Amino acid sequence: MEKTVAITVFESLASSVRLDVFRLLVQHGPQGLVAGDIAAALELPATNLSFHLKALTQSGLLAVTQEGRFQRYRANMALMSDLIGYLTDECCGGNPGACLPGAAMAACTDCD
Amino acid sequence: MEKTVAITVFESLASSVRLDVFRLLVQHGPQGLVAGDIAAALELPATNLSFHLKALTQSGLLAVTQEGRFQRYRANMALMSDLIGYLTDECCGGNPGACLPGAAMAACTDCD
DNA sequence: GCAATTATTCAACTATTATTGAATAATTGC
DNA sequence: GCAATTATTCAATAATAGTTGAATAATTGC
Repeated sequence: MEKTVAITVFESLASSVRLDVFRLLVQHGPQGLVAGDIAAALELPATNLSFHLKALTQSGLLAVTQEGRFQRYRANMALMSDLIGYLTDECCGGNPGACLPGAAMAACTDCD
Repeated sequence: MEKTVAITVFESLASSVRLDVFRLLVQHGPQGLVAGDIAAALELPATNLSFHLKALTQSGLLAVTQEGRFQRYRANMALMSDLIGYLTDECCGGNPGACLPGAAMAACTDCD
């Protein structure tokens, strides 16, 4: 992952609203949610949500598809995976074992 | 990790200058670097670097200790580890296998 | 076609963040 | 003690991000 992409993704996650949106969509898996459902779940004005959905989509964290008059948003797990890869590569001294956390370490007999 | 902490860390990483500073300090390991060396390495005005070092320290990503008239900064790998844990927990649907990236997966026979 | 629905864009405003140079505080070596 | 060094804080400014309500675009069902 390029540094500029990583920064854009960090910017996306550095907002309470956007982090809530992304986590909500992760929970809803491949089915995702339409914009109105996100607004209802998070109790956000549609116009404000649109602003944040745009940022999330432009960063690549969300994918959007049109369904009639609805816009369906889904979390892009591959980019999240790339981001974690960037963090372990660039921010753990290239040594995953130095940074991989509890859950991953527990499942990972070769990481210690 | 609390959501508010995660957001603060993302804010810290969402800046080219701060990301450069953090990566530089990761490379220098436990020895870290004093502020002047960071400024020299990244060719930043001292006053601007100070601003970003403060943000990084307040987020917990850096630890600072005084050495005479020098301030020595070190990367906090534990917090980075916690952050990756937060991402795998909150943003991978609680399923590390869905998000753990190449390097980690390769070293990890139980993660597939 | 037309009213209702869904969601975005636009313009205005507010708030926050980043950068710079000058001033300040703390430490060292003479 | 005093000049030199290191690094921060402060004040001013520039730049960016977030929020809101009104207007717009696209789609659906009658």
